[in-house]
Amino acid sequence: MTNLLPMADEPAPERADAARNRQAILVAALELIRTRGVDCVTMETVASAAGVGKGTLFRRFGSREGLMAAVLNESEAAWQASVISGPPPLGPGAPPMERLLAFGHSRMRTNVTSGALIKAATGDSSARSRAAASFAVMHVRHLLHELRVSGDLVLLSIAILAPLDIMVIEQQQRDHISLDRIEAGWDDLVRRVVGG
Amino acid sequence: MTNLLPMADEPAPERADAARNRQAILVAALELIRTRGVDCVTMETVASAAGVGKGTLFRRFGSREGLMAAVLNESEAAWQASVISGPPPLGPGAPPMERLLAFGHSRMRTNVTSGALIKAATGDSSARSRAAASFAVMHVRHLLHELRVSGDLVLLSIAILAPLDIMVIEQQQRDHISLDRIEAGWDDLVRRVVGG
DNA sequence: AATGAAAACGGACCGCGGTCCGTTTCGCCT
DNA sequence: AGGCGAAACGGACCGCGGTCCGTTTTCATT
Repeated sequence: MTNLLPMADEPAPERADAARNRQAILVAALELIRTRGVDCVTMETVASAAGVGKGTLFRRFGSREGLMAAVLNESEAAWQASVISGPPPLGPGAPPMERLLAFGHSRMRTNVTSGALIKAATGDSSARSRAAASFAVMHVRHLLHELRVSGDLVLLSIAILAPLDIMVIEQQQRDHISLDRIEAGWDDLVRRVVGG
Repeated sequence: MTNLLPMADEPAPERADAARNRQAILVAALELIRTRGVDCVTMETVASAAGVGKGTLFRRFGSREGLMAAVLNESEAAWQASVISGPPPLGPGAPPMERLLAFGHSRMRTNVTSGALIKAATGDSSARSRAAASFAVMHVRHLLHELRVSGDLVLLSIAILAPLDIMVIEQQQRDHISLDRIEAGWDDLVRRVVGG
């Protein structure tokens, strides 16, 4: 007999070799990205560096985009943790407005810093962008609520977050707009949206 | 003797065969896109449909993205014309606020309609997105100025335009948010930014 | 320990975007 | 006209993302 407690639907009883390979792939990918830069890392390179076949990469991660998303996830999770339970003003404990501004600044700088990886992980319908965006919207919506903002908070959150997108930021940088100015502009936007 | 009036730096004295081929390519590409959909149009297909070699495509347009941008440009130019000199409320003649709202609605619907082509034409550092975005920012900035909005108008324009981006819109549609709701949310955003 | 089926593996294979370079065409100038 | 340098052409070629399917590994059961 198996499975004394057939708990709900456990997503995936992953086989041992699969787990081992997955870890090896992620480690190899991270290292290669660090040394060569995202754009110079090919799936075949990662595969041979991890000591697996190319097919395995695609089996586990679906696409190059998926692999990059998995790599990105590790740092992203840490960032989300610091938003949820880190020190103020990013984490809880500061007034909502300060938290909101800190959140935007942090998100913006993070986007710039790991822009290449984020772009490599963000495609047309990437599962990654759904999850990441969802978290950000959730958080901003919550802060707007605490600030007693009224209206369609989900849409306002999306509107507030949109200018922080890497593509948008990079476009502005190409036009010689400094990060500080972008940041100040975003603060202004937020104050207008929140009102008062 | 040539060139009696050596006007500034004319960009490119294009050769006759080059012009002919360029036209043939654009026509063929447009037709193929219409019938098969953007994603099923390969460079080789376009080349043979236009009766030229693949190398010619890349010579004239630099990349697939560039070709798509050129195709998109034709409709985009028409749209820009209707903004600049078409009937109100999109064109001149209506009060600035009405024009601004009409502009956003029109841009949003256009983005949704030709989303696939826009995405195919918009890459990491596409010349296209620079030009198109530049026009939009210019126009919104102008309207904000007429509305007596104070602040960093360029950044405010960018912030207002960001939520209209196809990627953002499609993300919301995936989350089952209707276009009407998105539109209403955007109107709300604009009113908050403009103030009063 | 033996066994058998499900799951994972891996590398040959494909299609497409993009490059390269020898060949062809154009159009200016005598 | 016809010759000449520059520009455009075109298709063979390359690298990479992604797929496919025959082979190997794992692990639950006996």
